[in-house]
Amino acid sequence: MNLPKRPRTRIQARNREIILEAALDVFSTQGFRGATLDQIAAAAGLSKHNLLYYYDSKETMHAALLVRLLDTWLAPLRAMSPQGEPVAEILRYVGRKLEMAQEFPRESRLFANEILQGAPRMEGFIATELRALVEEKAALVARWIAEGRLAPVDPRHLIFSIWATTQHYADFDVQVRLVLGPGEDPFPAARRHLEALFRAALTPTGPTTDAVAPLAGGTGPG
Amino acid sequence: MNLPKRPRTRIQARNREIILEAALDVFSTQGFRGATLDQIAAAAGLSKHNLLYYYDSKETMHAALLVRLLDTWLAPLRAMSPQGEPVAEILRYVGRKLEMAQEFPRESRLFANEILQGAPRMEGFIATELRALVEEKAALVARWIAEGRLAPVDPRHLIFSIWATTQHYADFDVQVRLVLGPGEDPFPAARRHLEALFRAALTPTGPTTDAVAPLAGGTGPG
DNA sequence: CGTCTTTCTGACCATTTGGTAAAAGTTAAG
DNA sequence: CTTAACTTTTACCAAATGGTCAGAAAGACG
Repeated sequence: MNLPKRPRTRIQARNREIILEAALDVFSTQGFRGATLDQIAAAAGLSKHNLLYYYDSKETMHAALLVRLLDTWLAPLRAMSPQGEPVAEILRYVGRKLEMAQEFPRESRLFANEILQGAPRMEGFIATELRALVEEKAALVARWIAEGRLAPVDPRHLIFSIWATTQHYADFDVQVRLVLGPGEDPFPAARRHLEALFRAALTPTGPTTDAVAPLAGGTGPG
Repeated sequence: MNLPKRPRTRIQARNREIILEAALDVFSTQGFRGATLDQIAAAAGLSKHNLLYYYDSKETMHAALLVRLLDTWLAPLRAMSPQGEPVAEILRYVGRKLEMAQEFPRESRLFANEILQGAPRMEGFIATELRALVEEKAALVARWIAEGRLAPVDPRHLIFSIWATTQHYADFDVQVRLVLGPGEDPFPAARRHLEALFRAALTPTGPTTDAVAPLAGGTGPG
């Protein structure tokens, strides 16, 4: 009938892509409620009715964006591996997240908008998939700490801090640039700063210099 | 005429307050465009027409909220003083910001929404007042570092990190609670975690262990 | 009590917005 | 060239939304 679900033609694939691109622009800055089909249509260079030919509704468009987002959003955290050296592994995660903030700021803002609105369309995902992933990686961090290869930190709040600091450069990009002044690229300095910040907090030899000897016997002072 | 600007009666003061309260609820979760007068009216328990008696327009309401917000928003950063001990001073700032995230999450979200939308109503403020304040405090931090009383950090990005990590607990409250699981209050752990995080990054004795001996009267174990 | 001001409501409105239905135009296979 | 599927436009629409205006209610006050 009206809506072939899978793209069968080039035109279809192309226009769906164009529409999602435009929708991302608008949704990410206006939020779901604030965005209008007319704005998206204008951004896509198509007529409003044409959008509705490719996507049943505003909701459908938004949902399509979220699906695509979650697809890649968790990749960096998933990539945190038990194999590597703990500090390096976490710093690599920070670096990847920052790169994503730089490369996909709109996606980050789309996510932020969704959470600010109370996560009505993502509660399920967050409470299950995301939560499980955090739990898994937090356990890994906890293990590293127990082994003395990482300074003691709250694993889950460490993850929150990484999310917060890196996504800040996407979500609050305007503010960051206005505060730094025109023409200054925030990212190189951000990269150095965040690496130093988390390295300092994570390097085991630092703050509490005891009980770090790779055990084999009791941990406490005899 | 229709609009006595300054509240002259109790009813007026009271209703204006009720309306702003309700508007804060709605604007902070829906953003400016996403919010409707009907929603605000419902939240306030007044009729839409009644709102428009007290505030000329939706814009006026929003503007009133922003003014009030900025009034108190910068207080914590302003309070960072050259007098105190550097690390303690910054940690106190972190603590205050986190308290604000806990006490005034809606205000934080209102601000976040505004920035996400490209800060159309606050560019001026950010580029002038906020920027100047950050510049001032960054200079203070830089001085502390030069004096060896603080580990070397990028002062402005340090401030960004503090904003990001503390406001995260307001703006992403839903996510934080869903990830942590029901019934767990994020704030006590957040407080401990952030203090440790920034202490580690700021304490001069840490990473680069030189030129830090607490001169004149050491605080270390005697 | 009667008047004046402040507060609130009901009727109304233009515009915007998300969405339908159907016709018209386009493409591509047979 | 025909025909059938795909794409786009035209014409509508109901509901929502921000806002106006006149009048009614309710206080305040001499």
